[in-house]
Amino acid sequence: MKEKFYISTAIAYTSSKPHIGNTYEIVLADAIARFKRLEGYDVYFQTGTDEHGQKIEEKAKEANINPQEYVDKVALEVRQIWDTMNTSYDKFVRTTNPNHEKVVQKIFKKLYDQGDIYKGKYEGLYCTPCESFFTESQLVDGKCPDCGREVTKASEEAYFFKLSNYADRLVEYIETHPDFIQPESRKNEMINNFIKPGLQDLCVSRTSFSWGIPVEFDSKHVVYVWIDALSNYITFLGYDPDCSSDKFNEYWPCDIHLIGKDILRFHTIYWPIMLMALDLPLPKKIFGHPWMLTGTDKMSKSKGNIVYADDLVNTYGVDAVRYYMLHEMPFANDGTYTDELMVERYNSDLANILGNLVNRTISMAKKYFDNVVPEVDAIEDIDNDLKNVVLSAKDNVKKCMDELRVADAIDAVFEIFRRSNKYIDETMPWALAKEGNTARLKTVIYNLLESIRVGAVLLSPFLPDTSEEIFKQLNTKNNGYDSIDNFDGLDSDIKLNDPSPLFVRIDKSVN
RNA sequence: CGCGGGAUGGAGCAGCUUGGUAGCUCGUUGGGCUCAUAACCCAAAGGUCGUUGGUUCAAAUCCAGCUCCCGCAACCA
Repeated sequence: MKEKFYISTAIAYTSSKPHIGNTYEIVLADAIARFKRLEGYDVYFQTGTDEHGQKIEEKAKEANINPQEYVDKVALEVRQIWDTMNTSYDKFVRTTNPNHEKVVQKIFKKLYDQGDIYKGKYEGLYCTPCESFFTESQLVDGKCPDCGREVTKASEEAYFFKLSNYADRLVEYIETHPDFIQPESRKNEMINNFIKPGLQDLCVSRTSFSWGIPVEFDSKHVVYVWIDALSNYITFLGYDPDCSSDKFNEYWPCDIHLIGKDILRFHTIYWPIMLMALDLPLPKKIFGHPWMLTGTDKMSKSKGNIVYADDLVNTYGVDAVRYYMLHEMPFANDGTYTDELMVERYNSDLANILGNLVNRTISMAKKYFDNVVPEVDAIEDIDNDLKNVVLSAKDNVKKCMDELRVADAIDAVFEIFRRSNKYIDETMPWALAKEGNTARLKTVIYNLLESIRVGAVLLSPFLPDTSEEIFKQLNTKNNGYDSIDNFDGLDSDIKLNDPSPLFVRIDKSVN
């Protein structure tokens, strides 16, 4: 029986097309999910879209279509980008799904019935033209941040979630589960800033707009984002307050909620408390990843610096963009995207180190052995270091991935390719050919081909297409995780396919 | 005194928990090689590790002050 592994991304808000910062998250999740599958886990990978709320209602109005049509359009765009990025999600969920809506209503009712949710008044600063509430800290110069006009104190009837009931239990859980909030620096931020000063009750319904899930027993209210959006992680698995599905029981609790650092608070405070109130186990890990910026700025429409993943894919290809996202993002600090760096990474890592290695190796196999994988015939001491590097890569990659250090994991894979290039210089196959040392030449070429095969196996979670293309050129199907424990996974006498460049170098002057 | 993170050769980062020759990738310079996508391999130059002070035989690493940058600051997806 395979061990299960449930990973989720945050659901994307369907107010507009996601940029590369949003896209980074799904790619990161995909790399983790693919690696876990490679390791043999029964992986369930869920992503999707958050489709309710005032902003969407407004956007739809602007576009002169109804909200459902609007979110249908954006959800499709989101899904297309996810697919363009070659992400292997198992389920794409949408919060306008009728069953989700029904279960959210049940959850809301249950929490109300057991006294966790109560009816009260929401007080805040209200901008009448914008029809929205703001907090003190959101105001710009004491005025509405959207339109710059005066705001007035106002209140509306609303339902509240009594978070304070669960604060002690939450702190205890966080303290006794050091891996729960990652990176760890965020943990203190949450405890010191929010929990310790005392949790305010959370407003969980709205009456100021209608594009949301109606509160079953009080129809002028709609369920506000938290209970609606967060519960996607359980509703689509088949959670039901009355009778949950087998699938839910099998996969919950989630192993990793992958989210942006901006919504860490919702996932480390509100969500666990909701689950406690529902008497469900808490997720094992919440990882708040850093942001991908363009240049030094946060991406925003007003700055005009938004970059979309699908545009980059058109220019550089999907695996190059995946490589950039996965390799250039630090573990805890924000990363940046620039075209210059993209081209540099593409040329030096993908084209030179990896692509050229595969190309020169297979070219030699073609030239010297007519494309046939030679047999190992004459081992020398110098081969051992290559083998050690290649065989230890698996453990190194696993170690990095267990800590979610994806960039380091990729480096660990590339160690294989770097070492292999060096091995070519050390052994000088062309010299062996010239002096007629066929036995040794066979061994050297075999070692190189096998090193590349091992590298391709470990590369598959990160650059799936490239990995597949390497296997195609090697003409082997032996690509399992177990196949790289020994240095003999490539059968001799296989007829290789002709070499063809994996990544064609980009002329820097173009950019 | 709101909370937290960061400041390391030209660029981007690691090292700091458990003090002890400052490491990696890119770039630069010189050399080697010619199987390969002007790719590959080797070597060198380049850092008083933000600043001041303290602890110590010894500090990038521990402690205190200061400067600059950044995130969060509660209902904003």
